[in-house]
This record gives sequence, C-alpha cells and structure tokens, in this order.
Amino acid sequence: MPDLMDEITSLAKRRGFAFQSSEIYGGLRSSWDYGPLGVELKRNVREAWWRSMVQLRDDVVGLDAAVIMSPKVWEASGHLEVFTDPLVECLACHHRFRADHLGDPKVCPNCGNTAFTDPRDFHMMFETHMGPVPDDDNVVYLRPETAQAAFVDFPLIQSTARRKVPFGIAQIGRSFRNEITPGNFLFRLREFEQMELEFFVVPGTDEAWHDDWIERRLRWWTDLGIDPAHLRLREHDADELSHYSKRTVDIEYRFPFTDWGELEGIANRTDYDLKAHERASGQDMTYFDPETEKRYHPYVIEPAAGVDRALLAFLIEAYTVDEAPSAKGKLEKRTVLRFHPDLAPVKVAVLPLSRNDRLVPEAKRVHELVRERWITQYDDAGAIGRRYRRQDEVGTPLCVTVDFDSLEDAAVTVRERDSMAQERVPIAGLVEHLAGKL
RNA sequence: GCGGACGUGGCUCAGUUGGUAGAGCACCACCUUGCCAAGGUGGGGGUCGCGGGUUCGAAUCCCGUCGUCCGCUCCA
Repeated sequence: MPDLMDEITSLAKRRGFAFQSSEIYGGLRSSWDYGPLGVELKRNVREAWWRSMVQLRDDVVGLDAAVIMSPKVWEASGHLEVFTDPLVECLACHHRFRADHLGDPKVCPNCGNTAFTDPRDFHMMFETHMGPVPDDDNVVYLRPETAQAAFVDFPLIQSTARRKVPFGIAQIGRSFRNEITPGNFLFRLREFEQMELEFFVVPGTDEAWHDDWIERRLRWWTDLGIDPAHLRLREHDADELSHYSKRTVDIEYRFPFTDWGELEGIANRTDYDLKAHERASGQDMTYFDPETEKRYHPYVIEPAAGVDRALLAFLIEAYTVDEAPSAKGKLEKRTVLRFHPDLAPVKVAVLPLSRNDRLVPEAKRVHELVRERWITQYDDAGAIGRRYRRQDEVGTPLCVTVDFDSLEDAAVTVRERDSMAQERVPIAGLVEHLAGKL
C-alpha cells in the first residue's frame, strides 16, 4: 500500500496536474511543471484569492510588479544581509551558524565543539546579471518575496488609486529562494508563486487588524473546502520572527508528510519596510491623513500564502477513495477529487451515452452551449460508467449525459460527482441549472 | 550539506548465478454493450535515469553524476 503522498503525486502526474520539470534529462530538483488540469486548478486558486481579496473589497487594489527590481531594494529591505551570510558548520554536530555571531575563539553553542568548516557564503537569493555581459556591477536578484514592490510603490499607488489608509495592495506573482532543503512535491520549491497582501493601517490599530486578517484568512481556507480540523494557528516564537516582523501567526495544514506545515503566514511588518526604503532612497514614504492632518508611516499587516502550497493542500484535501456500486451491483473502489466547485479544473463534462451517429452531434451541440461559460470536457470514448469514473478522478463536479430520449424530449441527465445522483433537465434551461449547482 | 535506501514503457511492478526486456492497468482503432470503470480483436509505446568502466557480452558488477524517498541539519 503506497503512502498517501505517493498516490497523490502519482495521480497528479497520471492525470496531468503536475509533474517534475525537465524529466527527460533526469529532472531538476524542486522544479515542477503544471499540466493541462494543473493550470486550471492553479488559475482557480489564484482567482479565488483575488476575488476575496480584491474584487469584493473596496479597500484593496492590485499590483503586478517586476520580478527583477533594483538591487537597492534588497539592500534596503534587509534581504541582502539576511539572505547572504557567511555560515560555518560545526564539524561535530553539523549545526550551522553565522560566522560573525560566534565569538573568538569559536565555540559551538550547541555542542561546545571548537572545530568548524571554513565560512561559506549562503546566497538565499537567486542572482543573475542585467545585461549581456556578466559583471560584478550588474548583478541583480530575482525577488525572494513579492511584498517589496508594494512598499516601494506605496506612495504612487496610494495617490493614483485615491485610497485612504487603511487600504491594501494585493499581488500574485513568482518569487525565488535558494531553499536549503526543497522537497515534498509542491510543498517547498525554489521557484514558487505567492499571493500577498500588504495592508496599510494606522499605527495603533495594527494589532486589531492583524487579528481580523487572521480570522478572515482562516475562513477563506475553510470556505474552499479545507476541513477546520486540518488547520491550526501557530504563533511564531520571538527568536523565529523574520527581521521585519513584530508578530507572525501561521495558518498550518495537516500535511501527510510533516504533520503540520505552513500554508500562510500573517505578519505584522510594522513600519519597518516603509521606513527602511525612506532611509535608503531619501524619498518620503509617509502618508498624510487629510482629516487629522497628521503625517505618519502606516503599519503593515501582511497575509502571505503560496499558490503552489495552497494547490497541494487543496489536492490532498480533495483526494478521497470511496466505494461505488458497479453495473453488477458489487461495490468497487472509486477515486474522487472532491474539489470545491470554484476550484475544480473542469466544471462540466458532456458525454453522449454511447458513440452513436445521432447522439454524438447532439452531445456536441450541448457541449457548445456549456463551454461558453465554463472549462468543460467532451468525452465519448468507452463505456459511460468508465467516463464518469474518469471525471470523478479529476474532480469534475457535474456530468451531462445525452441519451436516446434526449433526441425526443430535448432534455439531458445531469449527474453529480459526490452523490452520483441524477436529474433530468431540459436543454433549454441547462446552463442556468448548472450555474445553480456551481 | 551528511548518512541510508532506491531509479525498468503514462502508472504499479517482474526480470533467476551478467547473455542481448516482460505483465497488469492506462492509451489508440474497430466491434459489442448502453447510466456508473476494467467484454472481444488489433495496435502504438522502453537508448532499463544519464555518463564512463570491467567483460566476448550488462537492466543485472564497479565508478561518477542527476533525481526520488527516509533520518539528521537547515528553514522564508
């Protein structure tokens, strides 16, 4: 009996959700490609986030910033310092330490040993060169977080979007980090996609807003089908807080491979970033409140989630194996991805009962009606039961079946993934009917 | 990064003491059935992760490398 993650990884590959990148060359560690169903799922995750964070809120606007920013941004933000460090490793216990944090002579704080490797630079940021000739003075970095653009662009966005504090800047985009230990399928990648909100608030109201966002974000995950019992909040200890954070609370999910793993971090970044950029750039990064006529640096509450990690959690959560009666009345194993309808890669499958000269054209006509509105599939290969199972396995919530009666009564059978219940629906009202179930 | 295990068609695996690759499922075509998979016939698909070595000959032995998993370490 293979382990649950193996089964999910295998299903993901077999059905075209995600598979290892560059596989014909032996693969590349921590790089994965999303296949036809994976792109749809990923798109749905992004859209669900965007809808809740931007579309339905007056106080949040969007941003899609460049991956490559001025190196000065990373100098000012502190990432260059924190992410590039000479580290030594204790030869006895293999703990790593920042060389400059150890005294002289160097003594391992963990085991007391005094023998270390030579200091080695750990570059957590990806480096490349801007311009065709690689040179020391044209080094640039791929962003390790999307957040910085929202800080750097804060004054411009605030004034052009005509928003008053409190308001937020939302962004979805790729980030890059040289993680020491990537792995666990899509869990820890070196190239990954983030969904981050930088929410600017009046200092003093930050703690209440922080709590508010923790609650909202928790609800987002459960609304999309994550069992609350599989989620928990975890407060960061003082010594694990990021260099910019006053308080951070993680939403953790019960991943099969690690018990609890971070899904989303909600940090109180204070005014650390705006002030850092003000110091470094010499630009005024304050906000002027026209009502109180006060000028200040807003505090920032940051809910930051990973798209890939979210997708993985939704996939794990959706994966179920149950039993369904076969044609002979026996119970057979059925693999079902019970995605929330908003997340399902394919919403509706249209199936002629058999590959028949009269059924096929009618089914294709019905398919044209439905695909106008949703991502759909048309399938006429094999027995009808087999096709239902195929759709169950990729999580399609609804199947529409065109049978011989359809040719007479202009109605079709709508079959539901979870209950396998069937219902007769007139083609004339089909799209509306389906919309009511999605 | 360290230690251990592993790497055979899309998936899961079998391949005896080294002799020149198989199965089930999946996929495709045709036939059959027709509302919950796995009837029939035929078919496509594997440089046995990659590179090198030993050998008359290697998927099977050796070295290197890439990748996966587990443990330790590390950790936004």
